[in-house]
Amino acid sequence: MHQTESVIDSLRKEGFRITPQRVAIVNHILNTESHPSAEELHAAVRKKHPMVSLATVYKTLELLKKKGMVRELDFPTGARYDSNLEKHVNLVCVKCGRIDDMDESTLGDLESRVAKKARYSILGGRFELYGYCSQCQGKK
Amino acid sequence: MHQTESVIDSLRKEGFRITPQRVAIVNHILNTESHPSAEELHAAVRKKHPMVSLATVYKTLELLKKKGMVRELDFPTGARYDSNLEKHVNLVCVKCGRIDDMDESTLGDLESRVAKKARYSILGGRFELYGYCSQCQGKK
DNA sequence: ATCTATGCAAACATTTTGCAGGCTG
DNA sequence: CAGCCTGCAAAATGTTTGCATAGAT
Repeated sequence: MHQTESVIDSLRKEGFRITPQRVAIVNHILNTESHPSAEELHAAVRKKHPMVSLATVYKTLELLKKKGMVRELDFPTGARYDSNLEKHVNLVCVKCGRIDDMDESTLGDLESRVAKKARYSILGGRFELYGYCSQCQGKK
Repeated sequence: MHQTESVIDSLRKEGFRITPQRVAIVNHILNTESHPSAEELHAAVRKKHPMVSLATVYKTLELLKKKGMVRELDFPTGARYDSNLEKHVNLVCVKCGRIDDMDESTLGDLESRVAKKARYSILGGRFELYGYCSQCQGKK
């Protein structure tokens, strides 16, 4: 709830203007478990702040991405946005569409092993597994 | 070079028609190390077969995806296609854009650990790491 | 001869951009 | 009050679809 404050503060410190739109968007993306698309985020933000355009949502997401405050996940159905900045594994249910997270420890030392083997210096990663979640198993 | 034959054969056996376009597209995607976009694939195929439309490339890719012969990777810049069907890790160089593969063994038992923990039945996955490849390090 | 696959163009969906006016700092 | 930010609409991508015809079986 108040991590919104700290994100807003750091934007302010960098000289970006703090508008009601930005506050609303930041607040929503930080406080949702789901991984909303731009449209979904727009719709959600509009419930409280009808005066937010989709273009502004995109522009704000772009800003937050550059600042490393949200990450973009590209799916065949379009981009989704995620504020969980720690490395994690996304579990995507192909039946109901829910996306679950698992924390970083799940990955073990994968990153360092790969970096060494391939001689890459790693900046970030994306890990997804597709399947049926516990509730959707059996009802294919 | 002749895995093209076996893919074509299995399409033939399933009753799909074998057109020069399909052969050309299958041949290209199986015999490239790169992970081409639909446009790139179209351009490449056209060099030998000028009579191939982009729509046909998309339709053929759709067919091959359904048959499990290629996989689609969705990047912010658009979809890319990959014929390496074994599970593997994609290494994306953020500087020069090259995409390298690492084989499945890199993943260890990640999948089974996750499946157990989250009670998902896993169908497939996607693993990517972003960073600087060995040639691009230092020249940021 | 049959019926699928192709090619074209139009339709679509998503994301980006240009610009005039409004609001933050 | 200077200039960044917004909202609108138009534009730019990337992908899909409908339909008439060519072509594989």
